[in-house]
Amino acid sequence: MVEQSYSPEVIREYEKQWKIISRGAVDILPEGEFQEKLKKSIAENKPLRVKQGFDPTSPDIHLGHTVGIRKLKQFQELGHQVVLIVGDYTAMVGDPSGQSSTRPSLTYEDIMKNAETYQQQFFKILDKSKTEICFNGEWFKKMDFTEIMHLATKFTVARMLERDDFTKRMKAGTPISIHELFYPLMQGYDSVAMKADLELGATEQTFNLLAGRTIQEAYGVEPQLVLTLPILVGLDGEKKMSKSLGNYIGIDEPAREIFGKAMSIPDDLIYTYFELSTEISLKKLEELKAKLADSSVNPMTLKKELGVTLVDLYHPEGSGKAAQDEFERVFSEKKLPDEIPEITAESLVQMEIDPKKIYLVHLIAKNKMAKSNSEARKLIQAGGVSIDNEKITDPNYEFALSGEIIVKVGKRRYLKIKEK
RNA sequence: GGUGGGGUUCCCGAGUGGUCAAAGGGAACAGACUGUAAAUCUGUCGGCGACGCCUUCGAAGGUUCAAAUCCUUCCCCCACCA
Repeated sequence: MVEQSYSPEVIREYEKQWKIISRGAVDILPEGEFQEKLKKSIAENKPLRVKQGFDPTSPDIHLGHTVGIRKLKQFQELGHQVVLIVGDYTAMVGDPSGQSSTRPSLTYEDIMKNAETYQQQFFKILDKSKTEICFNGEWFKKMDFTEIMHLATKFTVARMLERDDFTKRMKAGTPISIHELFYPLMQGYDSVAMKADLELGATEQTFNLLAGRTIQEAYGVEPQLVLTLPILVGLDGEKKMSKSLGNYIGIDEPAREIFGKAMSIPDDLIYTYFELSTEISLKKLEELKAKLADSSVNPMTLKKELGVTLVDLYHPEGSGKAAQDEFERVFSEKKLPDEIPEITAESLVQMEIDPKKIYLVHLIAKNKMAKSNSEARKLIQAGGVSIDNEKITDPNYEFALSGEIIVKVGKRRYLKIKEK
């Protein structure tokens, strides 16, 4: 590639953009090409088309997804064109990336339902008016078999099997379905259809992203650049954040959930979460790093800051502080939360519970504070249940309702019962 | 297509006629400790108003007083060979 010379303004703007774009990025491939393209885009005032695809395989967007979405937002703020692909068709195939077994397939109906909520949630972060969004079913729906076979000629089995996840699965003897081999081809074809200049993805996506380049070239389109981002580790501090593992923070969750979950992460994730899932400045990140390193500040304090920051990103101003207050009241001071689900004697009757003779096991199970009567019984025996702060350990406990009582199950399930 | 090995409770994985609701580990949940962190220790971990009863070991049948374990058929997976 011929190095062009650019005006100082362009160079300055480029440097500014580069700093923002490369924050948190793992790889930018090929780097030289990227820098050149970015400069050119600035000089010619032609925004880059930045693409990322999301398969609506679960109903919620969580912090893990936001790592990419935030990066997209940065591009958007720098004036580039963000292109979102909702992978309705790719979702049916199931991305084999990072998988140790074939994903269960979802019905198209489920997928579309998820896609709906995805779209809403995307725009909690991105500017809708500046975002191009499309479903890849738009083009895949129309493909006939010859076209699909034609697409399949563009890639070899050997290259496909090079990838780590497949190699591992081959070795482990877990099955790989033919359709899974199509996933990278489909994702690559999305890039052809969208004429993407750049595609974002998590590091586990590297293969798919690079496959996109191959496919684009095969279709006579200029190959895209690739920017990879770290995989966000989940609340357990070990596995990647995912809905199915239950170690996630959903961006649609109530403030107190977001805050509480943030508080439950292991300490060494604090920095990562700030870096990848918030908007705090690079300078603040540096300060944070220093504080964590010299242990001058209790990590708990920083974690609370994280909680507040996260809540404020997805809820109205001030919600973060409120969530923190609530948290401190309930957990640090062991007082009652300010919102407790409430039922009355009347609703007890509807549940077929006699208010004059409440069988605690039923009360707990019927109010979904435990999965079954057995579980309720076990919780009681384990000392996890209290009424008005008094621990109840008799699994056959019965009582008559008088006035107002508060039942607590485990650490965080509360129920208030009133006579009327 | 042939041969051999498998499918066990959320996951991994023991169990080859009764002592099996099924070892062990992991996950999860609860308790203690704490910062709802980590680590650790303890308990629970199919359902049921419950020292008993009911349902579960790929599916359906069968043998037996008794089956996760034996037989038959079917479904699925893996390895090697072709």
